Amino acid sequence: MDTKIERLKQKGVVLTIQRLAVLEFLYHSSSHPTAEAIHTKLKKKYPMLSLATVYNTLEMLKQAGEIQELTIGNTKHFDPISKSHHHLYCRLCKRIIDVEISCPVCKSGRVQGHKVEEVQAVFYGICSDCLQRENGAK
Amino acid sequence: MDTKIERLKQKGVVLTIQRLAVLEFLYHSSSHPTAEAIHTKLKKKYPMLSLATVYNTLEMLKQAGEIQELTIGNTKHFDPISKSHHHLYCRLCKRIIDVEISCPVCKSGRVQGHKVEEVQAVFYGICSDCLQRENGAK
DNA sequence: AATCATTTAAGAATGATTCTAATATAAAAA
DNA sequence: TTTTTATATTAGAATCATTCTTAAATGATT
Repeated sequence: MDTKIERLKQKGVVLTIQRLAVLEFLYHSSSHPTAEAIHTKLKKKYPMLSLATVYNTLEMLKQAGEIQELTIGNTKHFDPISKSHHHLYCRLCKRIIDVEISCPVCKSGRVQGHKVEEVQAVFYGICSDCLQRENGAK
Repeated sequence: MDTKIERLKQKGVVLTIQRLAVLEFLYHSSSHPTAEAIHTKLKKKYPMLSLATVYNTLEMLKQAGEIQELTIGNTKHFDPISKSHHHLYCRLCKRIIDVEISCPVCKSGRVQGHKVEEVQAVFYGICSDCLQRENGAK
């Protein structure tokens, strides 16, 4: 967390209360929240916080490489882990689960002569928990 | 194309003029069009065609496994190639380019105990053509 | 030909995100 | 410290893609 703040400072980013609040909330979150979800939670502590500011901050943090963005359906979700990894969306329990696989494209930043700057890989299916539940029920 | 139609028939899908038009248009397209783009083009030949029908048809074709859907930004694009592959979105020329890489998850349909039914992988970056143009300009 | 189910059209409704303009805050200069 | 300037925030309006709704049309079935 502190290193994230350090890096942002060095990039000349103004660290306002709003920005720090979003960054900290996301840092302690593991549920891949949407901008709206972040806004709803933070509003309890900062009633004046605007949804637009949350969106602006998330975009800024993404540009700075401190967070990851992933689109599920037509909604953006945010992930504090900046290290590149993939996700699985379970169509039964609706959870978004981190998936770490060895991806050559992610490592090299290249594929078939193209330069890759960002990777968004989402697997749609059924998570291991739900699979077990299904099998147990049979 | 004919085999696609055959498979759909066998699934009991009613092949209306609208559905065949969408399927055929997409089959001869290589630009990963949006629902709106498909609608705009087909309206010239079928002025009564509704955008909702295009959406419905695309959803049906996706469910039937005849086409692929991919989300770029907040817009869905459609791809006639049903065989699983990935895409690169070039932030300079804005093109969506097919990328074929050997992906173990796509092949096995499994990752870390989870069952994978669909894969949506989009690489964001700069395509080889634009890279060359950039280097040439230096 | 009559009945029933499915599909379509057109536009309204929705939901997520972005834009706008005024205000507030922070940084820089005097 | 005050003034100036630039940047960030707020609140709500606007936008855009997509989905929903309802009535009419079409296709399949009896």
